[in-house]
Amino acid sequence: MVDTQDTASRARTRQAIIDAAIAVLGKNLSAPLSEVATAADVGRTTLHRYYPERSDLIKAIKAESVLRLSRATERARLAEGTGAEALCRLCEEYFEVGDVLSLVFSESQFLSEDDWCQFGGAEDRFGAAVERGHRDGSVDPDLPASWLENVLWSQLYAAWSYATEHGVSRHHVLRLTIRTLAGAIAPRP
Amino acid sequence: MVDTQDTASRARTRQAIIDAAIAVLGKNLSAPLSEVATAADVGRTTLHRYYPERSDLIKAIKAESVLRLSRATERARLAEGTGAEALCRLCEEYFEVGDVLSLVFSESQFLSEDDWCQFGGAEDRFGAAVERGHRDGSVDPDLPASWLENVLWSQLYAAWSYATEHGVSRHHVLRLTIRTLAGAIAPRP
DNA sequence: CCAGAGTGGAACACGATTGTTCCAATACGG
DNA sequence: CCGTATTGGAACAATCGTGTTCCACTCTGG
Repeated sequence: MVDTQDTASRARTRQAIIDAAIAVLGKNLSAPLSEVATAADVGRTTLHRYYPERSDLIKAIKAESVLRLSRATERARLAEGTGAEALCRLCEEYFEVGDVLSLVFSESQFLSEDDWCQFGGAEDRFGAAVERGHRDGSVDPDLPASWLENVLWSQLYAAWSYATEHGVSRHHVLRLTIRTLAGAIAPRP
Repeated sequence: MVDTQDTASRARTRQAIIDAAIAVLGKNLSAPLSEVATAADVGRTTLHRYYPERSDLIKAIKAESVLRLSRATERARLAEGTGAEALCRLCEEYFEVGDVLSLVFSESQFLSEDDWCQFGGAEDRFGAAVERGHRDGSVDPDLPASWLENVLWSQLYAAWSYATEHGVSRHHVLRLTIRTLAGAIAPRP
């Protein structure tokens, strides 16, 4: 991207802004830019120097979010193992992207249809894993892929906020999440 | 409340404003008041006549939300049947409050700790139902009440947005939700 | 040491939202 | 039918977030 022309110093500042923006705007997408600047520990002037308009900043954190989610999807190796195992791995990996979860899930306005498509067929691979799960008996055939996608996201978001609000160990919360998800998708006995 | 002094006409207008506010602010808590007025089919002037400041309107929909949730909790009869049955009933009843779900869940700033407490021990009865479920074997003992509360809310919110966005029958979505929840809370085989 | 990169603060104009006032039009009850 | 209750619109000031400009300060590398 444009980062190519950034010196080391500018790259660090840019990253600090992006991280702060994901954290602050994840909690409230209409938070004033001054809050983002404060969180990033930079002046409002500097923020405007890197991202002239609010929409530029939004575009940037959108790109960053998609990037992190893509990498997480990659790491989950959705094509391996049973369908249920693949979904649990995906859950584990997505849990690691942290603040991005709030951004993508709670602000439903954030990622448009187009953004999701551009986020490169993760949806397809997800659907394929669910299909496989339906066939190999590890995923309840009554639950369609679109529903499970919904469940997974809400579960993740709930887990993340539970961890941050209750101040519980993330590792512990992740175990609870996997346990809950596994039970939710398993076929009826 | 103040409604005591309202004529029939004023009561109707007041209710229209509250309903519109829950719908509009549920999607975006920082939406301009003009949007609320439009949705309520009322002039902005009228809105200000009923609720002079934004904070007054917020307070009102907060009270209304707590009221609807309390009634729903009542209807769920948490003390009857197995723990799991009680939780599923609660899920069904909460699903009916609709737009309030977005308001309470997605805007985490909305209900403060104090508001929750004032919402009268629903938390306690919920905890009791979970406890009972742990003992009668209908709820996995590894899942604490606070976690299940989290799961229930996120599941409900996901279900509600799924229904409104995908344009699916609410009844169908509710069945999926109950099915998913039941699986999630059941003890491991 | 010095030039330039990088930064932060102050000040400004602009637009949007808020909250207020006043007045005319309409609906409703007695 | 008349008078009051209720409403909507227009116009206004005040506030807040945004985006811009300008200037002074602090680093850092040559």
